[in-house]
Amino acid sequence: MSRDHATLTPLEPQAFAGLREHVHRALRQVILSGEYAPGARLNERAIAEQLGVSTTPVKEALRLLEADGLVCSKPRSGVIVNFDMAWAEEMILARAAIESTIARLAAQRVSTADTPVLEAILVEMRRATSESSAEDLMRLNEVFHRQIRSLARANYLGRLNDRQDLYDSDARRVIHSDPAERARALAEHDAIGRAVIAGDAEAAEAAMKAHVLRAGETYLDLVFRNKEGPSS
Amino acid sequence: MSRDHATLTPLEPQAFAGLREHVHRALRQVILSGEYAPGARLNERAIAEQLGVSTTPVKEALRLLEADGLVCSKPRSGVIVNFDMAWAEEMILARAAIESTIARLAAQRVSTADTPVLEAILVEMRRATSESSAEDLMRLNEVFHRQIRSLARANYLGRLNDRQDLYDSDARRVIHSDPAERARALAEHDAIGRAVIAGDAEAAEAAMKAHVLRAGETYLDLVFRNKEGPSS
DNA sequence: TGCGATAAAACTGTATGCAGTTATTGTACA
DNA sequence: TGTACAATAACTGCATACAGTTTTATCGCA
Repeated sequence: MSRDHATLTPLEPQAFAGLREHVHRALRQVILSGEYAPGARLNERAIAEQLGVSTTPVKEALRLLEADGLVCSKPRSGVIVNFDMAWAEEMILARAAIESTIARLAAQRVSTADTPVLEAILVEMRRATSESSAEDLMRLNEVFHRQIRSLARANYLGRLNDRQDLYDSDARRVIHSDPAERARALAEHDAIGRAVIAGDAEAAEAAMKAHVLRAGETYLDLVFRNKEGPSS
Repeated sequence: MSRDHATLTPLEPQAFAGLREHVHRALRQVILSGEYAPGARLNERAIAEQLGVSTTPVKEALRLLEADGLVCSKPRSGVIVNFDMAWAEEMILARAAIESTIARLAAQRVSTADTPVLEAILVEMRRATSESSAEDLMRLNEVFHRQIRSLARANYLGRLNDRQDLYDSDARRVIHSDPAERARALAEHDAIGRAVIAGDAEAAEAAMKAHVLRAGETYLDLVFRNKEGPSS
């Protein structure tokens, strides 16, 4: 599968929650997929024109990106892209730190009533790993992590992690298509799930940290070190 | 010392880096000091008028705050304050997770050339703890943590932590005025510094995490549980 | 007196215009 | 040919104006 770069599409989704979010998501996708090289300057009016909107929502979207840390804005000069491999490495460390904290909370706060739903997700994941498509696995992955977050009652931490989501959908699809990666991820998810169910905070934190860090390495291999998986 | 609430001051600093940042900092301070209660709606035009600026920089500042997680904006209804004790508790957990990761990196990457400067800071802190003012201690605190961050070569992680700075200057001053707290902080900083110098990543991470979490409890006591320190 | 509907007021989201600053390009001089 | 300077062009930051939606207040009715 060739990872064709994302492009700025002018307002295709019918139901949008404000132009601001649309522009934000679009620019985010473009930056993370590598279309805009590190150091490239982002021209407000050009972006506004490409997307068919005014400069106002573009300004606001750029502020969001600035807060995300993906661009940095010099006072009167505009914003420049601020995303390279070193940046991605640190983002992965941050994800590991936050997500493992969430896992610890989940293990501390889990109740027996939560066990079946978590186990059901794990069963579903095991089935999908050998039988189903990458899209299904991506969805289940999302569901799993979101369930952990829910058990942890982690609102701020959850939002924080959402803002550090550096995996674009193309990369995710490629990764989830590799059988070896699927097996590794399953084993790790299983370890995390069992630790949470057992209420073992230490184990849950350690397992989640290991999982995020290893998955991050896989991502770095794919996107920055150009080592595509064997099945891609 | 009475912790008088911050108020919206219209443009006092002559040298400012854009009205946007000014408004952002002002609103941030006001929210963190508790002037605006959780759930309160923020009126763009009222803020703009109070600060003597247009609504445009206010809008952008609100987007920054939204990304900081201090407010959440409903599509056509405006933004409401989103900061209470539970939120602060999670922010402290996040700080502990990120800052301890930075400490681990610092211990891994420290070189013998870095030892004297770190030791000098610790010496300075020891002296200031018994002799000097709260302001000096606050400044040294900043220097210490920033030095650790520098050793760790943590750029993204550092920025991330800046975004989670929930201690307003009033609270900081009160905390750093309490002799017991000063002693505790000194011992912890010493443990962190020694672990980093020794290159002991595990110890540095653990020490930093313990420090941030304990200091966070002190903050929560002061701001949300209304237990002021004995010397305030 | 309580509830529902309608109308008015207010507020956000978006667009556009202008001023100040920065970056770039062209030219003159060494 | 390389460098410094100046003028032009472009871009950001800020202000203001307008349209659509939400909220609220008032009036009628049960």
